[in-house]
Amino acid sequence: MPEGPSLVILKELVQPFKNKKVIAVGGNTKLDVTPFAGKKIIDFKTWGKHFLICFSKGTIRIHLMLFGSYTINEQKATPPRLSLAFQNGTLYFYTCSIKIIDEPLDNIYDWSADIMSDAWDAKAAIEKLTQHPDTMVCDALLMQDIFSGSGNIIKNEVLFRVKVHPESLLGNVAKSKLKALVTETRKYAFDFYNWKKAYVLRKHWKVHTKKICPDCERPLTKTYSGKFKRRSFYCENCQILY
DNA sequence: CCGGTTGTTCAGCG
DNA sequence: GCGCTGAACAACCG
Repeated sequence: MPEGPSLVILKELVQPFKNKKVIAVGGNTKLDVTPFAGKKIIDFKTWGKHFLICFSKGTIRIHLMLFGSYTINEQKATPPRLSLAFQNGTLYFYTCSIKIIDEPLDNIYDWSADIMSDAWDAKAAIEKLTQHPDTMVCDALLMQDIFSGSGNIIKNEVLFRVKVHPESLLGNVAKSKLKALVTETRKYAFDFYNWKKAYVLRKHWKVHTKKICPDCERPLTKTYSGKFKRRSFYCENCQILY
């Protein structure tokens, strides 16, 4: 489930519960979520991969990590980590990380770093990139303070789109190319969102989990690159190492 | 059917 | 205190 665009889809799906009172909370979370029973949800927000259930006093933060999932109105076989029951339905979260946030969200979240947000600030992202000259682009695309919501799929697909080798150092990449990287990340995130909604996301992968370059038809390289050692799929021929 | 993974945090170490 | 490594989490797909 987890990259940013998937969370925006989740936010849309739970709109029937906005401004609704939670009649019961459940689940096997160790956190004490009982104070939220009887309280009204005033908003659902997302920041990258964070799903935020906002009450007038406090917020429940859900992070689906790698294996997390959710259902609406129907339970899975496995016990939910958290469930929120409403008069008009129930929301279930499985195998996720949950935190309670007491501070105002604006104190913790830089909304302009969220690749799906209306507040997204491309200029600020470019500025942040120039501050990490020794970082590889493959790592940069996973840094949530720069590209909140970007994950490994977005990383691989964007690098192929802009024809940049994942192990290029930011300091070596021309400013115009950094701009293209930032623009394309935002653009791909929305393509991801639309394809995911239409259940055709996988079909549109050009390099992620693929074996052959769609452009030159040579074999793709698969390595665990950068500080984060996440899978990179790329074409040595088409993607330039800066 | 087993291996790998759309992610993050934390403990332990040098 | 820092950076690095590996573990933990625990579900689904191919």
